[in-house]
Amino acid sequence: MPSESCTEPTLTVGKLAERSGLAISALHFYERSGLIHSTRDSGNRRHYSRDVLRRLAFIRASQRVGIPLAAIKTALDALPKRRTPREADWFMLSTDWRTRLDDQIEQLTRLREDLTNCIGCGCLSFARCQLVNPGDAMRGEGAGARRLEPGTPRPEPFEGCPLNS
Amino acid sequence: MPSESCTEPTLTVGKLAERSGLAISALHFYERSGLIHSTRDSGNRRHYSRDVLRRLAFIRASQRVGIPLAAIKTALDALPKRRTPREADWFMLSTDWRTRLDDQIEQLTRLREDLTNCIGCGCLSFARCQLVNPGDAMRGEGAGARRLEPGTPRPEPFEGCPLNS
DNA sequence: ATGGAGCCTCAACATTGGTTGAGGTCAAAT
DNA sequence: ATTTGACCTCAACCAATGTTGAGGCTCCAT
Repeated sequence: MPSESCTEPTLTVGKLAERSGLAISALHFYERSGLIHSTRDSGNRRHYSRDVLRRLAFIRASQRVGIPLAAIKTALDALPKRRTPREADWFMLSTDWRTRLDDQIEQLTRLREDLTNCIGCGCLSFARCQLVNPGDAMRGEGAGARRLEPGTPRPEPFEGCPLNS
Repeated sequence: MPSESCTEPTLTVGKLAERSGLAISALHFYERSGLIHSTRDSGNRRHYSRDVLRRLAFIRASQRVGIPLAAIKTALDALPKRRTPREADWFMLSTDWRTRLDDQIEQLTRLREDLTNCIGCGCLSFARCQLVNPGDAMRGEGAGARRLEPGTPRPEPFEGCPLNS
């Protein structure tokens, strides 16, 4: 610890790595990326306050949900800067994230159904398949899957299926 | 089409891009990576047989489930080479994938619970939280998330919880 | 026979999320 | 006093998944 009097105890980068399970290089990287912050002691060593552990937990959790670091940073930037974030602050973030999770679970569930109906049944067609078509939040109107001809009547079930032609 | 007599009609790369919704550059890339194959005509142009559409569908679907191309290639390599894959062939692959999907959905669901219990309750600790601990099958050993060390003793429950210290 | 569309190759670049290594500093322990 | 371990910076690199651009064919229609 830095030799100061009545301060919150801090963690060196090595300790933080140990406690968080992250590599030191990752911590450096997060700091470079503005996801966490440190103070330096007289010897230029980093010191982290304990709430960084919670930030890291949040970062890891978010990554597991597939959120890119840039978005995580944006979320973290919304935390109060002048005081240590409280339970309520984290709660707000996590609520937001849970919404994402809900969406993602729903997507995957639909995907699973489609997989059963679509690949499973042997009719994996670009024309009808959710699996294969950018469901919703995918690429803009432009590049999506095309239907066969503009004005072609909707393919009958199984019409146009590679299996059946 | 290449001026051959009684052959299956083929798709040029442009057509395939149009039908699949993928960029030509991506198709080239997939071919370089061994995920799809083409024949060349007298002018060195690529021609794809129609079942490539299905391969692409499978590739896209798999990617949406988060499977890396290398793994997709491995799966596709298991398809019979001497004949056009049949429904049963695709069925086997899709069954495998559905298992992955099941796992993934379960993970996310657990994650959501944890998010409620763990971040939400204000006790986001490295020691106990599924969210924060590398549950199981995360990214390959390579550049991804690191787990502590093989054999590092787990931190004590509640010890080190930012809230409690 | 000429223009343009469509295609070819190959190399370089982009992005995300980090890791690795070289070369140097600092403080505590022997 | 020296050694050791932890730490510092900076630049280079890695892997996955493509995209972009330069430079050059080839085929079809006019």
